[in-house]
Amino acid sequence: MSTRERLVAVAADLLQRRGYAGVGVSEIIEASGATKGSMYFHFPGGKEELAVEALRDRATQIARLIEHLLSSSPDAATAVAAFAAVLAARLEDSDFQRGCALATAVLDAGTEHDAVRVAVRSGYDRWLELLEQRMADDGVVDDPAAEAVLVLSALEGALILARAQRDPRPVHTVSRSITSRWRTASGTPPR
Amino acid sequence: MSTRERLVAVAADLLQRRGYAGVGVSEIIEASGATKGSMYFHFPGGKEELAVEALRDRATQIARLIEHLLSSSPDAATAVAAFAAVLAARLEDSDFQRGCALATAVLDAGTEHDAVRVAVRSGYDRWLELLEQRMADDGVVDDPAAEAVLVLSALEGALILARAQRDPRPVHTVSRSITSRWRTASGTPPR
DNA sequence: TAGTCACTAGACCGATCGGTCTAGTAGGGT
DNA sequence: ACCCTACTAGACCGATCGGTCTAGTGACTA
Repeated sequence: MSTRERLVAVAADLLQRRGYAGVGVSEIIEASGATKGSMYFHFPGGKEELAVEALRDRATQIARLIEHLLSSSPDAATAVAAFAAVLAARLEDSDFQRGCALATAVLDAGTEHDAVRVAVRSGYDRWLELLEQRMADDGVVDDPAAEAVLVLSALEGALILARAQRDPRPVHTVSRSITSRWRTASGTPPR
Repeated sequence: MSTRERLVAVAADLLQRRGYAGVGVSEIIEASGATKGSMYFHFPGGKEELAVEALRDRATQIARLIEHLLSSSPDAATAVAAFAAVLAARLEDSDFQRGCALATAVLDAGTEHDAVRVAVRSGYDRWLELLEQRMADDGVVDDPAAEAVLVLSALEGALILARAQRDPRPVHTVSRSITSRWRTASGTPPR
């Protein structure tokens, strides 16, 4: 793993746990075993450029996970439930520290660092596109675009609730609430 | 308005816009026209104590708004739609800076400052209780507790999406998606 | 062997961080 | 007049912030 890759991976992890302002450059450097010289060589734009790269990386990882779950599930509802389960497990396994890196970053850097906001936005857009596409294909809801927004919003919000409560149940709860509507609508009997 | 009150109000506003780590104590002091001496007299616990107080204050304000909307609306669905409209308007009017103070704070301080997380949690709990109570009274959903979690999660998540996209539509979208289910259900007598 | 290029090392910088501490000041009670 | 209490003012502290800059280092090429 190259120095650049380690920097991006460590930055993504810390960003996810404590946000943009909450993580120092020197902390990222120390945790990744790099030096300032290396970092500012690979990311001349400094902390902001590194953060943008880390968020792009995380967004891609999650997009791949969504793609995998969607393609390996019989319907969108099953995939969303599986996605929720993965998110909840990751949160719980990290002692309720790892929520959504994009949400954490945009809330505390979106105002002052527009590049961060744009990176988050394009990450969300990719996820929404995947969800919308599959729901449109399944024909299980009237307005796939609106439903994709609902799914993503509810999961993001539930992750925050879960973090505040130190309890993963909100994530499962919203997943069940939303997808149960599809199962009945699609004629599939509820679990 | 006392010095203490000004400190709390300013802290709440800045916390809402840029999170815990993103706001400096000296910035709060300057914006509220106080001095360090005053601040550490009123809040011996420093930044964390002030933040907790600010979050409690914000949580109470929102709780009052929810109470008002619930009591002045014919049904829960109308109240939730009105609530979403208020949140979306506040976000847009602040150039997409004012999301939910609780969410912003817990994501970037919840890990390191447990008192902040606890304050956020109790704020959320109060809001959930109000929503759950009214939905139970209305009898429009099977599981009022789960539905309250869905409403709050979806709105919180939609606020984040809206902030990332600089577009308030996600907030209205999720509100419509969720409450439309109730409106149809509200035509039928409660079980 | 000398030169080039991609990258690393880390001392150093001014600014700002959260927090402490001493010296006040204003107002009410006696 | 005196003091006491509540509060304010702001200089000051060490630590850390993000960022810059010079001096390498090692591999590859001419």
